[in-house]
Amino acid sequence: MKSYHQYCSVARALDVVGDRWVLLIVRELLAFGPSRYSDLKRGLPGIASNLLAERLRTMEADGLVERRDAPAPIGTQVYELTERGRELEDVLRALIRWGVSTMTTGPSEDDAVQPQWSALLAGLTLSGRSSADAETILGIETGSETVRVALRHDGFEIERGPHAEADVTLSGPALLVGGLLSGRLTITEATGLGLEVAGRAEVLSNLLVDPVDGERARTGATP
Amino acid sequence: MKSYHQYCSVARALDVVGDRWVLLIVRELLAFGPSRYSDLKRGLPGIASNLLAERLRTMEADGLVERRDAPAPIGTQVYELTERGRELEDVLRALIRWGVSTMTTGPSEDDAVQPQWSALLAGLTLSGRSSADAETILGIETGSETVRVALRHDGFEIERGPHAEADVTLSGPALLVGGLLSGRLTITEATGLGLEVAGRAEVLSNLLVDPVDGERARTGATP
DNA sequence: CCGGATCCGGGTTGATACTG
DNA sequence: CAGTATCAACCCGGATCCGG
Repeated sequence: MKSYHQYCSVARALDVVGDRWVLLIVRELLAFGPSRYSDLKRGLPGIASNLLAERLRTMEADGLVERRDAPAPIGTQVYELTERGRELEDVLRALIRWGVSTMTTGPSEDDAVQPQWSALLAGLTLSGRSSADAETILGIETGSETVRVALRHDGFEIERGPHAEADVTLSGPALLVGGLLSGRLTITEATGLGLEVAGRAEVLSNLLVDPVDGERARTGATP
Repeated sequence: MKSYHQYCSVARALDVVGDRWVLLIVRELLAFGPSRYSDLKRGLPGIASNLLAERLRTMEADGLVERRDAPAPIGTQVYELTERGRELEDVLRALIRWGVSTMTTGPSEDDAVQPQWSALLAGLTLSGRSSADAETILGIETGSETVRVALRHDGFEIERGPHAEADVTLSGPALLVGGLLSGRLTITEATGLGLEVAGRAEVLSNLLVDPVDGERARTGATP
């Protein structure tokens, strides 16, 4: 895409991340960490392979990602966010917060659904709520796939599959998972609508406590 | 632009604001408030007039802007952000913070420079630092134009021209104005490099105090 | 399978010109 | 002032192909 040629921080930022797909590539790398080309493609349904290749090249030139030789079991290379790329976390958090407030309806027929997108919502908005060195493992199952999120006070980590057993697992429509994680729904509201909560539910309600004012999340007891 | 067809809050947000120019139109409306078509065009050098018209139509359909009959002196209509449009403030703040950290060099030859872009940086990152009902008027002069920003504890307002006298006025290269406002430069560093500070300089150093940790901004006394 | 490269049709963008 | 109209160039997405 062409530069806006405006000496403005917004325009400069968009010169780099305003291209189609770029912020979604950042989303995937922020969720899973270092990823292979095919992993990225899997998390970006709809992208053309030439575009993914070209975007990765541009992003590397712009200092957002680095290409590295894979650490151990894989015989290929992986893409990884640079420090500068990770600093886009705030941009993504803002976009998530804005976007989630519009998602009051379920996915349309041709919408892809992948659980890491809800997991990233959890990671970016809920991490830092556990006590200092406690860790909460949250399982998320939407659209026939599963991920687990480890929420720590200083960050989060997302993996595909239910590798480690979770403290608590959410399964059901992405609308309900997102509604609960974003605070739009209470636990009883969400379970009433069909969300399944397995495991230690009190861990979940602790997570949804808003630490800003110390108030307990609405659990449905007092609507 | 086509939808990503991903049931993800980031993708949903980008479905609406990911089109070229959209966030820059929001930037102008956030800076100046209700604006006429030609005001917008002026603040968006490089945009084709058909694109501006089409974007405004789409943004209206998406509930980001409203078209209103102008209040008093103007015989035409103005565009105004809706509540939902104003909620993009956090997205713009994040983009500004990310983008400004890369602007360590001045504008290139074909970059447009307009003072409201620095003013918005000030408005979005510095407002809320004055005491409860105090108001600080900051003048900004870059690239042969002038704006003034009124910084209040609960928001800000930007106007073109030096209508009201400012408490303190910055004039000089946009690089230095932005460097100072973003905290990358101290006052003495910026003035040493050619920035002119007119008026009550202590108002400026008060603004640059970081209220998070209560620490005083580096004024150059202790580098 | 993985990591792309190539080709192609159609849609989008942006410059210019024009109009009520 | 507030937009349309037109058109060339470019970008996007889908499909296909190809070397490890």
